[in-house]
Amino acid sequence: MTASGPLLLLVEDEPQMRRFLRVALEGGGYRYLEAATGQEGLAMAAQHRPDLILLDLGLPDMDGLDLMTRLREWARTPVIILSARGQEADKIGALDVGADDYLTKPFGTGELLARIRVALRHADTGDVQDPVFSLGRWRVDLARRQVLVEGREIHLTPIEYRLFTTLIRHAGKVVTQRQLLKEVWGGVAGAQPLYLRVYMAQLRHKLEEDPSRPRYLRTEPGVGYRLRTED
Amino acid sequence: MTASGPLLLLVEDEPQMRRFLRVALEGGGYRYLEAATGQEGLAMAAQHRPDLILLDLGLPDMDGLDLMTRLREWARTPVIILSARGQEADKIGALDVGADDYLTKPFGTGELLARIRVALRHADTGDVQDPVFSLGRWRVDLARRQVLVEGREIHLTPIEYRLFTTLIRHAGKVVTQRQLLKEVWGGVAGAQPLYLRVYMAQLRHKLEEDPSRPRYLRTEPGVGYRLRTED
DNA sequence: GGAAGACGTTAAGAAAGCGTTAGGAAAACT
DNA sequence: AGTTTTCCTAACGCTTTCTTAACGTCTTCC
Repeated sequence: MTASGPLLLLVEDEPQMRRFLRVALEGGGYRYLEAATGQEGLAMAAQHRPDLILLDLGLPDMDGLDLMTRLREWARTPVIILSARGQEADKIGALDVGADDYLTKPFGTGELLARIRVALRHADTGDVQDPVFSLGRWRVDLARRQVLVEGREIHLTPIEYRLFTTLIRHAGKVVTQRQLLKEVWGGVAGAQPLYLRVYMAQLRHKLEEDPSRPRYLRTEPGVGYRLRTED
Repeated sequence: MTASGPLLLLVEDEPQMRRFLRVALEGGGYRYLEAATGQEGLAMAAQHRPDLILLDLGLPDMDGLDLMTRLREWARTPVIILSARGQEADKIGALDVGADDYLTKPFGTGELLARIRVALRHADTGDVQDPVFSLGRWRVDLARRQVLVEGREIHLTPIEYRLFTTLIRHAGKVVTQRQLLKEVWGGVAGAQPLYLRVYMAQLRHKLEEDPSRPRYLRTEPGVGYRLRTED
């Protein structure tokens, strides 16, 4: 399971503001890089190609608008300006040299994150690939609830699908019978280990190349089952 | 590309604010349309396809966020929210349902124009989103609310259409019964899975070549339905 | 090497879910 | 107000899915 989130670049010199932003960005689940000067910011933008840049206008070494201009010579990375100055002329200037948004301090983390989402949404190229779990001949698109074996779509019943995805969630690890019964049948009293045998057999028939000698859907005798991920 | 500039749609009920905006937009050299209510705004958006929408949240006839949501079902026209409410929660809500910017009154004409420029910049650098969904023999013009099957126009009732476009919006993915009921019937208490069966049958009769063996409008037993996009 | 426990396999009946039809109620339109 | 369209609802039969039982196979341990 791949697909790490967007990468943000934070260009900000004041330590206090940096701390605030760190908390905000981490709260939003973003990865981020930090630069304390304009020079450094430009260099990091070039090197790491972040998905979005948060730029403080009050940098010590260069004017924020200059930085914007230089950046726009080669990149269209969305930029959100953070500034203590709320004068209309400042905003207009920044937006017109290519900034995508302008936030005046102080601002809330919620609004910041919402505006980051907007900017990233714009940058979206359109078709977003769903996270896909793949293993051997299998491709499982959890968002689509779709299982492909060598490109062919395989239909799984609700219980089969829940059982399979439960194993996927714990891929590589042994899942005990008790746990599987609980997660798939949802704590219903009547759930018996026999069910697991029946449905594991069905899964193997639908998914394994040689169901009688399963390669991935392995039994751990006396304990439970596990989805083998290595070879 | 014609000689005239971008067309803006202004959805605003207060006469005073309208006068202010007229002056601002004319100063910026824009053509614009005006609507005083949400209904009117949606209709004009569909008919005239403006390049950008300025939307006041405090409309008399419908909630501004509802309007956003309805609009985003078929169009990605940039929307700038104008609001007297500056609460962070309001901003976050509006931005997350698809607004592109949020301006709190009072604001200056200069900043408004600058933010309009930013929004329009996004629209033309980015991909022009095709408001037509096509699949197999089907062509669905989401803006015109028109469904063609092999070029023939097929009439769908409101519920049929909402059900169909909901599936289109999640094309390829399984949409659970619960979710469909919520999105189509709008969280009304009485909505039952039976409704889905009835309307899916009607959709299949109107759209599928062989309604008894549907190719695209697929059932996922025990889960929901999905619009199959591949083969 | 045999017995016991654990697991795999198959099939069939039961249950749940789904498709279909139609008629009356409600809403929209004229 | 009358007409037409749309929506809701119930009933019935069909299909899919789940459950359950019986039996075969494998492993382990004495």
